[in-house]
Parts: sequence; structure tokens; C-alpha cells
Amino acid sequence: MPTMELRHLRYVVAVAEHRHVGRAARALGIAQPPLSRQVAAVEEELGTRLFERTGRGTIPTVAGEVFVAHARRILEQVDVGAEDARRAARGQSGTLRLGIIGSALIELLPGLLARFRTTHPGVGVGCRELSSAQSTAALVAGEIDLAVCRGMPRGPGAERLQAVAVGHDQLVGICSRAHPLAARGVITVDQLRRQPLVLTTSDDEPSTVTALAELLADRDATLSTTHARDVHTIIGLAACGFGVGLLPSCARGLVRPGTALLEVEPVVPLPDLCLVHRAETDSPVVDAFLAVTAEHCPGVGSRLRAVRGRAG
Amino acid sequence: MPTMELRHLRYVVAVAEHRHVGRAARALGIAQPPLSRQVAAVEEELGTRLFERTGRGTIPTVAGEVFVAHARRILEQVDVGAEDARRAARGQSGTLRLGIIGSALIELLPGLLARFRTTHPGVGVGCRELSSAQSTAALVAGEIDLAVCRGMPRGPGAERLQAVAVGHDQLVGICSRAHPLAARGVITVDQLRRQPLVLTTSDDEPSTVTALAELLADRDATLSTTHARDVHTIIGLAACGFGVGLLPSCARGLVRPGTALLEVEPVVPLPDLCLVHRAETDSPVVDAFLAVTAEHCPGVGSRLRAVRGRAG
DNA sequence: TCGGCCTGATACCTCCTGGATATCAGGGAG
DNA sequence: CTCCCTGATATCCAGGAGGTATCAGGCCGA
Repeated sequence: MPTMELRHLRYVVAVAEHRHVGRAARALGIAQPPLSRQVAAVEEELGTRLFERTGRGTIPTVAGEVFVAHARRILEQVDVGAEDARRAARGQSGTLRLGIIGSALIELLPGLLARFRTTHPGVGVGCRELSSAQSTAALVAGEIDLAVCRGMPRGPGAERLQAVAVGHDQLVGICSRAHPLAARGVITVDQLRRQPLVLTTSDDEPSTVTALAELLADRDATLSTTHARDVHTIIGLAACGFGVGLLPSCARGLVRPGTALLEVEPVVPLPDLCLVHRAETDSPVVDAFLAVTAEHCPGVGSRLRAVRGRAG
Repeated sequence: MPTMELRHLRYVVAVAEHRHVGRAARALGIAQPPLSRQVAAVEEELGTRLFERTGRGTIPTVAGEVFVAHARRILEQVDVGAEDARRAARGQSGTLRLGIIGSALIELLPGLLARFRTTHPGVGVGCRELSSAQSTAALVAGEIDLAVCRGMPRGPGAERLQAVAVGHDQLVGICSRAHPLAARGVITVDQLRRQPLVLTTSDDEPSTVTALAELLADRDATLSTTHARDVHTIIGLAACGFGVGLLPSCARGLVRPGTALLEVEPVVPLPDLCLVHRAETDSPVVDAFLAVTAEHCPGVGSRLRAVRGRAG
């Protein structure tokens, strides 16, 4: 019992199109007799005539029309499936679930995501704002594919993750234009210890805060400290005179009229902005995103490959 | 360049299902090496790895998952297409466009259509009420597939049509119970010529009327004649005392309280109720309907086949 | 650390079957 | 009636799908 093959579908479609076995055979690049045989084989398998052979050609029966319609769709689907698989392999189809920290939305992601979406239009991107610790857990749990965090991942399962630094930030201050330090444009760490401050909340391991913990360890406890969830709020509170706000330097662009930026001296580096993903994940979409990142962030490309290579 | 075949899809799906080339091969009833080769051929054609070979089995890559999903759907579609073609060949799929005269709805069609719909649930039936002449034209124009008319088709293109009689009717009269003839239950043709009558309209060749034309040719022109579109109206008008209504005998069942049926003597046969279709049409749906009709109307089966055979 | 074993890949052979050539049969059109 | 164009049939050939034997590599357990 000869099973159906795509060849049969191609042949039947060709005969239906040309309404002529000879011409169809020529179009297919084969001789007429084998085409006749193959078509007859299909008819036998189906138990139905697909064509009415007349002295002047070959016209499809009702069953033939029905079958040909299916065959056309199927042949099309084969191409679609092949192309889809190729695109999936290139990371140009599928979905990418991202976990990001808020500050990544300021400088890194707008350009990077735009670039990725243009080079990989077939990829759906899902984005959740998560803290670095939450991202690590979500990665390990398989809930997201890629995270943008501050600092290398830590905690349970972190050894199964790989990270690559994509941005270096330092601490900068921001204050109202009316603030005594505004004119200087500079603030020393020592001065920070003697100022009312506006910081991110310490709810769930905000890396910036932990980095600041030791820096401000021996600070005067009687000085006011205001906490806020995101950089916009910190800037707002600082502008209102709650004190000097502390931000990652990537937030420089957010400074608005009525506020002044304060460079911190000496420089206080923050944990690097990192892309984190599962080490064993062989997801082309993730690979593709990392590749786009390498192009988008000049200089991190080599390091990126080095980090990936370490695992392989 | 080896082109893709369904075999390849079947093999890839099997390997993906078993996550193991050896077991997949056993399930397919072939040896392991050829399966390895065929899968590799697909990968080569796609330019992509579809499976990750580990020491403990074979797991699909992302591209593999994508391709396998398509492959499964395609293989399913092949079966669906084959089955659909077979059903179409048996006349159990497709549509049947009917043109019918109103009186066919009284006795013939209710049972016949119900029977057809149960034996051929996959066939969509479209129904238009047309006069016999309109049906003939619609058949020739390809607007309908089958017509129920009274009398053999005539007019342009009628020679390309085939008809089979499925019902024999004669003329019956109907009148109000108050009518002098009501008690007799019989009316002679001669009496008909001297009565006020209710007839179908002669707008567009109502066969019943043409059949009556000669019968009543020398009728007294001063007698009232009322025309109505359909049998229900004729019965209604007759009941109201407009005169004796003339109907095909198949309308007997419609007689209602307050009216009386009148047999016509001598019997006046009407043109047979006919199923008409294009002679060259090799529509399985039409064939199927004719076959169901043969079962439904005992005695017309043999004649039906004879008429069809004449063409073949 | 090493051998056994299970995995899939490779080499080579066989034979099935799809395709080519030659020819036949039937139905219109002239 | 005859020619020609249609598809079907007969027969042969060769590519390749499938089989057998064997190899290579990774895990596991001793």
C-alpha cells in the first residue's frame, strides 16, 4: 500500500492547473507516463476518480477540485512550516519574555528594544518590571527568558544563569536649584553623609541601595531620608526640596528644569547593568537578542561572547 | 536537491514524539540508520538543526518544535483532504442548489429533503422557489444544480438537460362546502366549463395552466376566473365562494374544513413532477440526491436509472 | 579512572519504485 | 475516414530509501 507523499499532491495540483497531463508533466520536468501513473496511484488510494480524461484534456471532477484545494493549502503550509522553522532557528520568530528593572527603561532598553523589534519583527516581546532578585527567581523558574538586572545574579539557582554586563553606572545626585550645592554641581561622599537624602526604597533588594548601605553606614541617623519607588519620584521629591536625590548616572537625561545634577566625588560605581539568561537555554531568540545587544552596545560584544563561550 | 516529502514530516514527528531515534524507527517499522539519514536530510534542506542529539536521546530544538508543530498539522490535513475528497465523490459534501415549484413543497420535498439531509449531513442545500421555465433557464445558466418542475423542460438549452418523473398528478377541484357540487364530491370536465373557476396565475408559464388551456379553450368567457399565485390562496378563494379551484392532486392534503374536494371526471392528468439536471453535470451531489429520490419514491428508481443511463 | 552500554552516525549493499522511452488506444476535427 | 492529439500501457533503468554491520561518543557504575 503506497502511502501518500507530497509528490503526489504536487502532481495532482499540476494536472489540475494545466488541465492536461502532458503539459503538466513538462512543467514538472518529468515525462507524461510517470505522471499518469502517479495520478492514477492517488486516485486508487483515495478510491475516487480525481480527473475526467477526455480526448482534449483532463478536467478535475468534483472530488478532484476538493482534493486539489486541500493539496494546494498543504503544499503552501509545507513552505510556511520550513520557513517558520528557519526563522525560529535564527531567533526571528517566537517570543521573548523579559524581566527588567525600571532604570533599564531610561537609557538602555528604548534604543535596544526598538532595534530588536526592527531586526526581528516576528518575535513577540513580553516585558515585566521586576527587581534583580525577582528576575533571578523568574529566570530559574522559567517564567522569563532574559532579565536586565543590576549586578551579577545571586541567590538559589544563580549558578545556572549567565550574565553579561552591558552598562556601567555611577552614583549621581540631584537637588533643587534652590539647594546650596546646586551651583557647585558637585557633591562629595562626605557631604552626602551630612545631607537629607532621597533614595530608592529598600523593599526587595534594590541593588543601588545595598551598594549605598556601607557608603552611608555611619551617617547621622537624625538626618531625614525619604524613599521612593522609581527614579521619577526621587527626582520629583528632590526638586521639592526633600534633599539630595541619589540616582544611577543613566538617569542623567531625566533631569528637568528647576533641578541640578550633582557629580559625586569620589566616583561611586554602581553594580553593572547586566543581561542575564539561563546557561543551558539554547533559545535562538535569546541568542538573537544578545547579538543585537552586542551591536547596540559597542565594546560589550567581545566580552559578551567571552561570557557565552565560558559555558560552551 | 532532494525535495521535502511527507515521509520526512512523518519521520521528524515520530522522532520528536519518542525523543529517541531508535524507538521512533521501531515505531515507524524501519531501521534506525535510515531514519537518522532522513532526519539529517530534512535538517540539511532547512539549513537548521531540528534535534539536539544527546547521549541519552534526541530532543527537539526550538526550530524543531516549530517545524514539528507544522508537520503535525500538515499530516492531519492530508488525511482530512483525502477524506474530504472521498466524501465529495460520494456526494456527501458540497452544496446542492435547488430550484423548486411551490407545489413540490406540499408532498414530495418535505420527506425527500429530510431524508437527504440525514443521509448527507455534510451537504448544504440552497432552495429557491422558481417556475418551471425559470428553473430551466437557471439550470442552463448554472445557477442551480437541480430543479423540481412540472413537465419535461422546454425552451433554449433544454436539450442539455435531463429529467426524470417523480410524481404523477391529476387535476382535482376544490370548492366551498356550500357549493352545490360539494355534496357530490365529483365534477365533470363539462361542468368545469360552466363554472366560475380559481386558477393559478398564468404569469410565467405555470404548467398547470398551459395544461388547462386547451381543456377550457371553449369555455364561456363571461364566467368569472380568479387567479392566484399559490395553492393555498386558491384554496382560500375557493372556500370564499369564488368558484371551483383547480389544483394538482398532490395538494389533496391541504383541503381544510369548510371546503370539499371534487374529483374531476374524466381524469385530467397533469404534467409529471420532474427532477431536472444538466446532462453533462457529473456532480456527485446531484447523483446522490437522485439516488435518495429513487429510494424515497418507490417505483421511479428503475426509470430514473434508465434516464441517466441514456446519457452515459 | 576505566570498561560496558546505550545513544546516534557512518559505510556499504540491496532492491523498490519513480522516471524515461517506445508504443498503444480512443475520440474529435478536418 | 483519416489524422492527430489526448492519456494509458509496457518495459527498462537508475536513484535512493531501507537494511545490516559497524563506528564513535557520552553516562553510568564499579
